[in-house]
Amino acid sequence: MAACLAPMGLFCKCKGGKGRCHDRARCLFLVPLVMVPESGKGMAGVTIELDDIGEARRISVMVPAPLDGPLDYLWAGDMPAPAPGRLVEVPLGKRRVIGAVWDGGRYQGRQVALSKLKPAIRAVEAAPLDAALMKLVDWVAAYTMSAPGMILKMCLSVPEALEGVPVRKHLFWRDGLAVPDKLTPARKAVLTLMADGIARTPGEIAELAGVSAAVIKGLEEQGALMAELRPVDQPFAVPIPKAEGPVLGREQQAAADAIRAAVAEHDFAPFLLDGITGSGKTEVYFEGVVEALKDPTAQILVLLPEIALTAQWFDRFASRFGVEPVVWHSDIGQAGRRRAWGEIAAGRARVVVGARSALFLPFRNLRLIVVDEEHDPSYKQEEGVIYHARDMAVVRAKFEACPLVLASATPSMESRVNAKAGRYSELRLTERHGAAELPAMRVIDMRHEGPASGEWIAPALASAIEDRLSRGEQSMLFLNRRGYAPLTLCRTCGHRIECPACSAWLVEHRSERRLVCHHCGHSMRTPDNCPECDDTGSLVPCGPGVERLQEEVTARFPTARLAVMTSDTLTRPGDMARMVAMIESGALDIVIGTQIVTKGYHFPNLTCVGVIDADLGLRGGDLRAGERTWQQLVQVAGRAGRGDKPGTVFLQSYDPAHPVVAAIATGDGEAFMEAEEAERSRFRMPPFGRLAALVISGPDLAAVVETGRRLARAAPAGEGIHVLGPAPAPLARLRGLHRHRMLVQTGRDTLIQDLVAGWLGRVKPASAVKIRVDIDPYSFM
DNA sequence: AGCACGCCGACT
DNA sequence: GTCGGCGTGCTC
Repeated sequence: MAACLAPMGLFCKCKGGKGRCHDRARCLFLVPLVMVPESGKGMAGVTIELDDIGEARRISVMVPAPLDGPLDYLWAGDMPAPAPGRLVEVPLGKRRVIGAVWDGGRYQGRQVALSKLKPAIRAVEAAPLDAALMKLVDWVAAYTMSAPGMILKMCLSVPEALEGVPVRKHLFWRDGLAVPDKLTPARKAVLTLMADGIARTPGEIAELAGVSAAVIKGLEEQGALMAELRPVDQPFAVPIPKAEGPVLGREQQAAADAIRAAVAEHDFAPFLLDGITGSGKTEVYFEGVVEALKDPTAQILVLLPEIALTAQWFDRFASRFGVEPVVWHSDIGQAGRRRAWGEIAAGRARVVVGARSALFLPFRNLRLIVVDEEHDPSYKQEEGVIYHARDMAVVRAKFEACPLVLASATPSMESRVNAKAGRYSELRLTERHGAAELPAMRVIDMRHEGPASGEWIAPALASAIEDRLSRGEQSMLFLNRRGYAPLTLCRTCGHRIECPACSAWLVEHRSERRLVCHHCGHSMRTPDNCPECDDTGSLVPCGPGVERLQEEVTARFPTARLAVMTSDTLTRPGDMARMVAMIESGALDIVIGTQIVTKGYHFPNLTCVGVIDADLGLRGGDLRAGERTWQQLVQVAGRAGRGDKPGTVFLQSYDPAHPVVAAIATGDGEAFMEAEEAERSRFRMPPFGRLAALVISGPDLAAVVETGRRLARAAPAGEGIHVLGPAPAPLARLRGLHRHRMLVQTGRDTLIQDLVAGWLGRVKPASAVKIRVDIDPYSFM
């Protein structure tokens, strides 16, 4: 890499080399010198000092709390002071926490006198964090303007894993052990069972032999069974690539070769794997995994959006590598987390596939990172620490000196611009796999060929579904709206039923007879009378949700076998897999789904896709609305015609001339993104400029507005700096908090973090008002 | 983030 | 008179 690198495609102009980069906060070229903007708290400094007061030594410890930097503790006694990265337990206020020994840095600038330090409690057995991960923590904290302790917390998300290796007593029998003096029937049953020599826990023995715990205890005490402590967590099976990989097409082979070569190089090398849906991107990056696995200690991380972590993906992995990958996501359970974390930290877990939080796992020897569906907006974490996992993955790959593959059928603008500028190597796949052809596109102009009022399926789409039913093929209807109707309106007084805590309509969920807020979860029984005017029978549902669509499909096609797939209908683990299996086996004719169905599935007999409201994502002022809608529509369209039968995609639109809809219809995504890029460039929007949002929130509207005024008065000014707002956020009230937003836009060469830090330093928020910073925000006002 | 302290309303 | 609400401040 000859240029310096920053996330979001924001590269500074320095070429690295001997010159000092002016963009110290982001320039990864100066890796060892990564500095926190402004005050220079960073990696410099000495961690452990021998002091003249006895044997006590000072150590800096980063604790999982929102503090600016590490705190100092005493390390007393004979044990050598723990090295940076080592996990230690320390007192923090009234509690005890586990933190990591850190390199230097002073919390709030000054050093606390040695005599005032509290002693650390102990070193924790678990594997230490390595230098690359510590650098990542500092870097992400500086970039996102959040406390490094909170980033560290994401790395240490498994308290159970930090308490050393959990063990459990196992008992076994072998030749030569004592024979019990009284061979009762119960004892005989146990010894018969245990004659195979397999070690079992006392509980298992009791269960299998049908005896009580007392019998087993007795045998152990007599020396008839041997006890042994075994780790609770067993290592994961090692993936072994099949000798014969899949047959790759010419383009696939070239892409795979490039990735393999980079993996063998052991250096940072970012790739954009840009392949149309069905072109076999997964097989291509699997070849990179195969290459990396040649090193018996190498680890590989594959990031997927949460909803793309599917049985279908695991099956593909298993058929290439013989075993399931190690999985990491929000609900793998406590035991699963402990086992995965421990095995990853020990360097034994080889291939890990996970959602965005997997980025902060303590790998020992990371040799390849893949970010699949890199355009997916769910990589942006919007709560707590606000970060974009794709961008931070680029940073981690740089620190780990390993290749990175960003894969997508619809690359994000950031990655596209980076590839164009040569900062990423672009690998393109333009051919669909096997016999599959791209589906035909048909736009239905809802203004002229729409359905009757109260219906949502246009005649042209309805007859296409009818046709598929008669041919025994499948149809899918896509509507990204859960529930029955997004709005309930009183015909008498015009009242719209809103959430009491958010500025949002309550969505009717008819099957539950409730109105639900999709933002905070508030719900109420669907009232019979209008809550405002108390008129009876005057409430009417407005607009469609998937439940209402289901009603219409049932009425039109009463014999069709129908299923609705949303996060409401697929709640238990395995529900999704069962549903996918039903579609694959042909047990369903029509599937209605939200975005949950758009990810990566492959249904050969699905030949008709209907997008009920193609313009849905375009409403509301969002910088990336066009790009995102385009991506989503391409993904949905990609579900059709993946077998040898051609598919057709119907787009119902009220605005067929809209560039997004037109781009999908003509298949000219390139022209659309080109126009979008020109637009962003013209207005200096990311990735051609930098953007930060301030979210001002509090329970009292007047205090929020007042804080906004203060911010506006103290706003930074200068060449190329634009400040917008304050203005009510898109959801002006959320969970009872009023929210206003401000936006700063700067050129690419401005240190926007420093600018914002200085700005916040000049403003004191009103009582109970919080100001949160969102660097690289997704929603535009 | 937790956790305690502190200052104003309704209770055994 | 206390119990307890959550606003504010601190953590080596």
